[in-house]
Amino acid sequence: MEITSYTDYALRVLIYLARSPNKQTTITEIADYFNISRNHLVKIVHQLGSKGFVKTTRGKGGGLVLQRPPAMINIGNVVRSMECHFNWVECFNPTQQHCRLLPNCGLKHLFAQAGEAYLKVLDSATLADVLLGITTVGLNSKIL
Amino acid sequence: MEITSYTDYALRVLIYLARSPNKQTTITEIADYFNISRNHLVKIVHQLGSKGFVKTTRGKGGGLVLQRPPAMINIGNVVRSMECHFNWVECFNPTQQHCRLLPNCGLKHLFAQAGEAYLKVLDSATLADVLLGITTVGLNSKIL
DNA sequence: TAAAAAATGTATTTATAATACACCTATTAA
DNA sequence: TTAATAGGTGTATTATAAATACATTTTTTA
Ligand code: SF4
Ligand code: SF4
Repeated sequence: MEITSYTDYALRVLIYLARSPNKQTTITEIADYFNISRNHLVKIVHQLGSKGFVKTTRGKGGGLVLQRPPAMINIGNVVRSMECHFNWVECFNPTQQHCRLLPNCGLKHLFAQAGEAYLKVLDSATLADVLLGITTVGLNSKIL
Repeated sequence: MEITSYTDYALRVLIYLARSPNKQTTITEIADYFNISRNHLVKIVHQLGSKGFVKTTRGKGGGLVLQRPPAMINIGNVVRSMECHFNWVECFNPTQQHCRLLPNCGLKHLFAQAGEAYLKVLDSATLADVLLGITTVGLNSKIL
């Protein structure tokens, strides 16, 4: 039970950018800092760009900047955008509908609720909260 | 983001057994019913036995029975016993402590809370709840 | 003593995430 | 106008873990 590094790396990028405001940051700089695959990061950054979390600029002098202030970037939203699926159990996958307990399985409902509770916690925090290391979530949510 | 089939199969076994009380049920019967690997199930059942959820009996006429009534079997407890880890993100793995945001990463705390919320929902239901297809969890928790 | 059933250990297969590689496109400044 | 820099795209490969298969052993009862 673990999130993909794809999603975690995306969050690391946002944290790095938030800590380096008012400048263009390159993918290479971030990949070096975290000692992770630059090629992998290129695709993650591209998706962060297409989802509107970062603004990417090509060419000399280009790089990345956050598209919104950290307090306007919701963590749950980022995770939902980056993680490729939330099939909590097999039967959540539309292409795997052969469990004999379908369609009326109490377990499935329970896992749906558990998954919602998980995402609800992520929804309660912004990038700004995470930067401050706030453990009681939501404290920084109302800041612009 | 998906639980292993190992854990889901374990839960299916418990549901199957709860629906077939007062008799020995064989692994082969359950594997056939769900159309899943018998070899895989053997190991799952063995672990269910060693964790005290089922009683296994070898030899002719043997098989499985629930060791406790369904209302005494907590789903969260089963999932915690069967799923091999809950490393919500990389840094939860004790052997992977090389992220540069350690040890003070607000994200890590947030994921810890999300994971707790997830498991808390599973903790709120018993096998008896699941059998009844109860969506408002915990209703059947106080039944012996 | 033969059949039935679970237990154990190892090996193989499969699925997918992660990474690597090659090449393309856009931008800037010398 | 050209070289350098930066992200974009598509495909191929590698690594890892989960799932499955296989072989053999142990236990129990009819
Ligand atoms: S047992 Fe229930 S939760 Fe698991 S795959 Fe089947 S229908 Fe889904
Ligand atoms: S970014 Fe934070 S949550 Fe992610 S691996 Fe690093 S320390 Fe853990």
